[in-house]
Amino acid sequence: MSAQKILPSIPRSSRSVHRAAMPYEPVCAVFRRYLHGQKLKFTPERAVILDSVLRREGLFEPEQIISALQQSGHRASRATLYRTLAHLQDAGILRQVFFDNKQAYYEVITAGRQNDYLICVETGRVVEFNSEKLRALRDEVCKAHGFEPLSHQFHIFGVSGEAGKKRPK
Amino acid sequence: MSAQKILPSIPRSSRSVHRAAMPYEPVCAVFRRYLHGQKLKFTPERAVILDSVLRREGLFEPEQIISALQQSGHRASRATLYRTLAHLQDAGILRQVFFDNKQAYYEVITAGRQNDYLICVETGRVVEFNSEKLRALRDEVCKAHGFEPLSHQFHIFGVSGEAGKKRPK
DNA sequence: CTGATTGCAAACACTTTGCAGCAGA
DNA sequence: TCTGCTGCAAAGTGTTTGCAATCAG
Repeated sequence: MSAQKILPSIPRSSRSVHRAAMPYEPVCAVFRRYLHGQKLKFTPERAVILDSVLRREGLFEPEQIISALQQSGHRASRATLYRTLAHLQDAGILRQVFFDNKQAYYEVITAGRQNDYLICVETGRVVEFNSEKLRALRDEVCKAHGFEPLSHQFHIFGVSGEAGKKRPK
Repeated sequence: MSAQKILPSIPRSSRSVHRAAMPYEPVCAVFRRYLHGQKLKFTPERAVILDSVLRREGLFEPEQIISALQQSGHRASRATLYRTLAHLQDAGILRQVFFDNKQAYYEVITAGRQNDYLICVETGRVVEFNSEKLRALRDEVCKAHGFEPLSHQFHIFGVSGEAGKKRPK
């Protein structure tokens, strides 16, 4: 609704500071405050979507939210879901982690979490990790190029040990 | 055509070894050899698309190839372009760098190039960089998790110096 | 009250696919 | 000759948008 699209894959949240204001505030309150600040309304649909989003572990797809809502008897249209996901990004609650050529993948922003992933191309297993060195390296590279870092994505594609052993060649 | 889709954003080329066989062989010959090995044909359309692809600098979008072909008087349908891009990936000549929710972005694989990017969220400027430290860090992380690294993506989002100065706040 | 929100369906944009005719090897 | 290839147009898919009715504040 507000953050302009400049380049692909840029998380809206990289430019948001709503969460930063009160890190330990319940997420729902953060959202209400964000909405209020934007003169938007806290509707039942938005509440239900936020609730469902917060129940996800790690990466999720929009479709997962839709089916979760259906199962719990709640309903919200796809249109509302997408509109709400955009607001949640602007509010600094969600980020888009990446896209494939079909859809977007999201995750809830958690303090201290970096979206650094090890992805096994054999099994599809995803391991999330944190690296202080990586952050340092990122800042170093930015400094060298006169950039102020906001966020990053680091995805390593490889073969996990178990999958490697099973590998044909 | 061959590489199966396991997880989003995984470059087909991460599993390809066609390029590795003869690193200094002209790319066109690599492609011909790949096609021959797969019992596929080297057609004028594929030749023209490969040529156009090799003229790109850095990232490009499929549509850029289409318009480049039109301008040079050559023609190839979108369908053929997409089919050829897939073959070029399987041949280890191209990789998909990333997607936004609309389209894919590609780049020619160059020896020694890492797809590490600094992306300015204000101006859209993209700076490509290489970091030996990053590769070392990658390998270290993989080792710690029992992974064998194949490739990676590292995208830093930030504000470039010039844009930063112009920033409203 | 009044402007924001919702659901629906249509619109979108990129990509894929079925098919009939064409053409490398 | 015999597969594989091409272009076209239609189909696909996730996401966005226009609109009239509805609702939160």
